[in-house]
Amino acid sequence: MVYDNPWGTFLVEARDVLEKAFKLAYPELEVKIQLDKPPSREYGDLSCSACLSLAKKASTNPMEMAEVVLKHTSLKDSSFIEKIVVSKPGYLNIYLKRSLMVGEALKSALTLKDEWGYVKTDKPLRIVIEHTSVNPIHPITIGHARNTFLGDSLARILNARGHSVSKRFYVDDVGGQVALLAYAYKLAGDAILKLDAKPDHAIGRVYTTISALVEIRKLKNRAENLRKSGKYEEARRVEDELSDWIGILSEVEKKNSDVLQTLLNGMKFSDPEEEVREILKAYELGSEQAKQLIRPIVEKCIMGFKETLERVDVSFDFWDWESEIVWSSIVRRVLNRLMKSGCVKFENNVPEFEAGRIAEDPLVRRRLGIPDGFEISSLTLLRADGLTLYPTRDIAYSILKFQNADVVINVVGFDQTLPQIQVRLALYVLGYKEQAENQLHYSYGLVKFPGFKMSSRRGRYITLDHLLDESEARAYMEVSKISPHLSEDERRRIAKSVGVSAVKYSLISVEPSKDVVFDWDRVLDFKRNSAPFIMYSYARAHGITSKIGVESVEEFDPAFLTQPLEEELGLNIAMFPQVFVEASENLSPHTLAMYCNSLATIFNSFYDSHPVIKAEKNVREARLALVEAFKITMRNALKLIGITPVERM
RNA sequence: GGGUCCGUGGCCUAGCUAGGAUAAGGCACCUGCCUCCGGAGCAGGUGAUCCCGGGUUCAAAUCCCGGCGGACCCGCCA
Repeated sequence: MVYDNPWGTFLVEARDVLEKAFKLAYPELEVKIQLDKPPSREYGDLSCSACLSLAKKASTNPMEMAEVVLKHTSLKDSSFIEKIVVSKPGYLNIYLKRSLMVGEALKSALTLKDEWGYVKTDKPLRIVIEHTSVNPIHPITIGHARNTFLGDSLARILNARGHSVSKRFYVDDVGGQVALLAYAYKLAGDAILKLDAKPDHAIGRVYTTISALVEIRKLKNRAENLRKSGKYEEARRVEDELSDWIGILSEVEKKNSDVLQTLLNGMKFSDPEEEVREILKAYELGSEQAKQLIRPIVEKCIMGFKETLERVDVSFDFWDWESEIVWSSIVRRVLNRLMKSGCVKFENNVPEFEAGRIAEDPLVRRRLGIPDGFEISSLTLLRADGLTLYPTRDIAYSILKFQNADVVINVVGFDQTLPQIQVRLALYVLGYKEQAENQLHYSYGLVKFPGFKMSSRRGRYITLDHLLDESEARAYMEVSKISPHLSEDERRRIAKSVGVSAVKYSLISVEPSKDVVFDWDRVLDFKRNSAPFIMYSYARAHGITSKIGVESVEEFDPAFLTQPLEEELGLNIAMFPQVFVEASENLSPHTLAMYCNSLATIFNSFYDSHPVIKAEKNVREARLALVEAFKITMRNALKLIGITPVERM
């Protein structure tokens, strides 16, 4: 028989048996059966502590209660339960028919192959995942990379679960940052791109340069004025900031001196801040001239993104341009309807959405998943000059994302918690109540660099490309050391795969809510608990199957797998579908990363102590089946976190 | 000032949603293991007031309250 989730079947059987037994023994009690993993195998494979908490209600003691429940159990409808035993303070310990489980799991894995473990949901949904959405003014950095890998992994997981997933990238081409970049482009033209092979890297550098130039100019004036009016203390603070920016500029100058001159010359003839404002306004109003200035430079930056994303095997179904949303009438419609909702007040002649007022209703909070004490401030919807603001456009975008979706998952950093809540509240007020409930903020802690705060304006960041380069170089060294017999080409190919995987794994394997302090040594540590370690176990397994030939897996008798490590490996393979189900329900890629690591660890132990090729025929066939099932399981599990194992490394 | 999140051996991390039996891994350190399917490995060892204090409970790393420390948010920036 082929099981799509053997361990899950065992869980259901155990729960059924105990539920029925409790009902027979204590019909008056409401019992919710929870099954745990016992601390060691001597206590069986599952344990139930219900008697410990219920004994008092049944006016008995836990031991006695467990004995009574045990007497009422019947195993006739279950195939995987070996026995149930009462132990110490009152546990019911369930023992699995281990070798049956191992045999069924191996057969199922070998039969289902690429589909093994991907248990389908009975409620398929249309799910939009918006992730990455890096502003097109600088390259993708290691800070964004966590977003990219988490989002991509979520998409892979939900897709494997049977949902219809679409991945969207929000191109934030409206706003001051892009306008500032466009201003530099206006002054220096295509020269800003010729500096570097990759357009996004060149653009990032120019963005820092123009930011510094404009900032320095502004701060100089301010400091002068402060000194003139005798505010020396304040002037000194401004001057400190000024010298900070001058430092940044001199850093950039080394690589950008010709462009810097052009920009400086251009700035003499105009007021930069005024020019930037003009560009911003013109673009939002849809002026052809502004489009011709902004679109090409943003497109170039996105080309750079796509190159990086291709490198890490991440793709998108839609690239949504923010400007398209502004130029369509959605934003205006949203504004008009919000105004009529009674939740907008005017402060200094500017409309503000009083998000906090709606959130006073505890019911609304519960529906939208807003913590009770969360303080929600108002949201300014328009600037005094009538131009839209980012959150306003984001509300409109949210509506757009729901056009063909039941659920929208926004992969957005923890620092955006408040605006994400404000958007949901706006949806609610606008009458999109269900959508407001089904818009999820998938939050994750920021990636920080020890020593300084990463800042894209200040050019203080590490690009994902750079990190990948380092990782690939490291991987290349390792491959060359261990497999010098492989061709140069193949070693390059392997290094690329291993290098990218190492970076992905290190960013995915940490629970999302935790901050990550970036550490070169840790990301490039290829020992245990890393992608290279996991991939290495796969390559070893492949070494065995390729030497024997996979065809011979057809016939095997799991009864020959009698060693504890064989059983352990088999059981862990059997658990994969259940691990997948839980990871997909909890949106938890890191659980899968941890699973891959422990599966690899167990395989390595097995590998070390139980030879396959040299074993006697029956044992060899059974072990070969185990190894092949391991490979299938590992491949399928790794795929969910965006990693493809290599056969040699 | 208010709020949100995080706080687990020297360092990094899992476990917390759904409270249960000796708190699980990695790095570092120490001891063994390559005539044996690939040593990016394996076997073992040293090392923990689970931030602190209360509370709930037969039972708390896990739930509640109050502190402390760190990060972040509270913009006519995005």
